[in-house]
Amino acid sequence: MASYDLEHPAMTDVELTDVLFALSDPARLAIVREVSEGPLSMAECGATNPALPKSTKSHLMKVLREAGIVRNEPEGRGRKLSLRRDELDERFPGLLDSILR
Amino acid sequence: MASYDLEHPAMTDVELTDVLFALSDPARLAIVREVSEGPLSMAECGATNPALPKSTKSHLMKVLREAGIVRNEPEGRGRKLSLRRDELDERFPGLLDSILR
DNA sequence: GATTTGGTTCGAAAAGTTTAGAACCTAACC
DNA sequence: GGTTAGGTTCTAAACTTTTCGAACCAAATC
Repeated sequence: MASYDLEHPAMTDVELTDVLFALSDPARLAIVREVSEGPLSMAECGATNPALPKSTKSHLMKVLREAGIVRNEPEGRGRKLSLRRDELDERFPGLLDSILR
Repeated sequence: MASYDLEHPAMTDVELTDVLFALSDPARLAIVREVSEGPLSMAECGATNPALPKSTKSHLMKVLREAGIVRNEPEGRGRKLSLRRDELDERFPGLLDSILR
């Protein structure tokens, strides 16, 4: 897969508890920290854990995407990941800052 | 039970992901919101959900306690619950504020 | 147009969490 | 000292989440 669009929730539908849950896993939190430095492809991200099967990584991403935290869009042969930072900051002021600090 | 001491983790041992996990459940988050208004007994707290069996409530509390979020100490016949607010604020500045807001 | 690369989805097994009844414990009150 | 009120712990069943191989898909490259 590469070019179809995946579902992203509207930020107004994102619940605080879903965000907290998504970030409560160390592997997912690590991914978010990486992505917070700037957009990345799947391949670049998680280089910290190279042995991770791609289906597992894809699933971690899905949880983050469904919680409204990351955007995942087609780019060339692959996919670009980015943090939905501004939207999140507006919906949950200060939350991401205090978590990523 | 009423008077023996339960284990509370040292705040330096509390991991961010544990805190996030504990708060990612709506019932637990509701309890924390209540307790954030001031100390409470088990009986007073969760009055919003009176049908909740006491073993279930006790378990929710245990998760919050083990995550370093609430203190649970004997008081008279019952137990007093309180938020470990200052310690949490020091360890994770701004986190509780942004979640409880 | 065949192959390679980068990635998703499906399905099933393993692991972890939640829920609640029953047994139990202790302080307070009579 | 018996009873009651307030809570914890144990245990087992139900449910959710995690993990990962296999199958699949599409864009890019040859």
